[in-house]
Amino acid sequence: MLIHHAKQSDIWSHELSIPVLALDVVIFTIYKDQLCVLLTKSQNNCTNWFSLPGSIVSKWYTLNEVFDETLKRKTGITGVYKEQLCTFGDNVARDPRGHVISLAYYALVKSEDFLNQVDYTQVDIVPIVDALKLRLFYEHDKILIYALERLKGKLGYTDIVKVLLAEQFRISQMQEMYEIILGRKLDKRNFQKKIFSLKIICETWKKDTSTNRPAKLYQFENKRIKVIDML
Amino acid sequence: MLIHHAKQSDIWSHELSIPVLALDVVIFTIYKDQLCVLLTKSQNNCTNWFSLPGSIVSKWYTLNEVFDETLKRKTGITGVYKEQLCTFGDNVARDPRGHVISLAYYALVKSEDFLNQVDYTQVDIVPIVDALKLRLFYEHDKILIYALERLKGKLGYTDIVKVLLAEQFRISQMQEMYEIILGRKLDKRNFQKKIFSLKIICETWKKDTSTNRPAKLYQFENKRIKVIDML
DNA sequence: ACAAAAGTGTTCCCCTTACACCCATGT
DNA sequence: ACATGGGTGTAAGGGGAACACTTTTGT
Repeated sequence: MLIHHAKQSDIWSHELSIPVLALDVVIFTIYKDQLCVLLTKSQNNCTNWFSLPGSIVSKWYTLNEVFDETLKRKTGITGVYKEQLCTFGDNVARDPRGHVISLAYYALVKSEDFLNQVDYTQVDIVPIVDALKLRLFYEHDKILIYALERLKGKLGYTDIVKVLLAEQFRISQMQEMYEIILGRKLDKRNFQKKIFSLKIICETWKKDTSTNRPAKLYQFENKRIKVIDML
Repeated sequence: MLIHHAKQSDIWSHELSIPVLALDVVIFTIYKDQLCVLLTKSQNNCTNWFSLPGSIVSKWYTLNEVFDETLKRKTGITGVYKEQLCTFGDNVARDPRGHVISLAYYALVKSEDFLNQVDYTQVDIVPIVDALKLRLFYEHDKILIYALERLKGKLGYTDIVKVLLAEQFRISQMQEMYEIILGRKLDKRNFQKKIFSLKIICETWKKDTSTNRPAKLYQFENKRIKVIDML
């Protein structure tokens, strides 16, 4: 854990006149056709309490490094799509150890990339609908709500959905991703018309024969995330 | 200055294992029909160098308190519209004194509320088009560009423009605010049609006789900032 | 009279939405 | 044969963009 780079004693020292900065991550993934988040479990007199994975930002580490380290520690992977959300610092007493300001990120990862590397004694994969009902440590409830809104918004004006799809995919799989994250059904014909008109995906001339009627496989024209009116 | 709440010696100490958090503010205002920002001047071997107004976040102060203090110090006013932008922390060496992470806000203020309270030896009011060409200290160039984009975006889906207008105003004054900030002309008829259809402003039945042909005066239905499709 | 800004409607186009049936394959 | 998901087109409505002339006042 990053916190070891710092001397614990001085981080929480009463002498120290500046607050500690923590970096907390909402790790989103699609698991069993549901939008889920990774939560850290803490045992607290026999009941589970949850919080978001996070690290203290130590001196001379960039935020990207701290993010990578946090994600790696919980999932074993790096190089995922991430976005900074915002900084929560108006509840100075939220952490009993001292004044902590929390910088929130979200990450978007494919569950198949990390599922077998997770230590399930430390981490739970929780459907977002359930996570939103939990009381989380610190102000992590707020962060979760905010992260979900941002993710939904981002789907509408960028092609980030590509980070959740395989290299090649059925158009219906792409639509499913939208439906799962947005939490509502979309019209099949209108969806296809829109996506094709954007010219962001192209046919591969291969077929996916895993369903009954074989389906065309598509791939994105390029890997870079584009800002573009999707919905 | 807030920095005095902290012991300078330990903030910049090499022993200290956490970075310092600074809060920097892009203070936007309309001045002489131009969108401007307030920049702090520093004398550096006979040439002016500029940076954004900012403060170190001291322990046990909320971000709101630090923001208020920073704004008050530069403009003498409080209680303005503000929005958090983002946190810059990937250039660990940007400040020669040590590792500083910068949390950026922007503020939107009426110039007539503070013009006579500014100490012009410390602060300049700079048109945004000029400010964008300046080389600012730290990563403040980036913050400026980002702040402007966010402000423009926000005009399109909220009624924040109300914080820049007088209690009562001509519809053309409202349009001018949009044109100044967006940096482009809008169609008069389409603008009015849109604004009236939103039912966010109402007639006051007063006239502004300061122009040639007297104009109707309007006011906003309420003071709360609304999320609403404006443009 | 002239200058300056206020006030006011219509048309066109595009994008969104709603909606239903046939097709290719596996079992 | 039947079940499953794939594939396809059209019509109606709403919102945005383009566009010019008359009115009211001050000078």
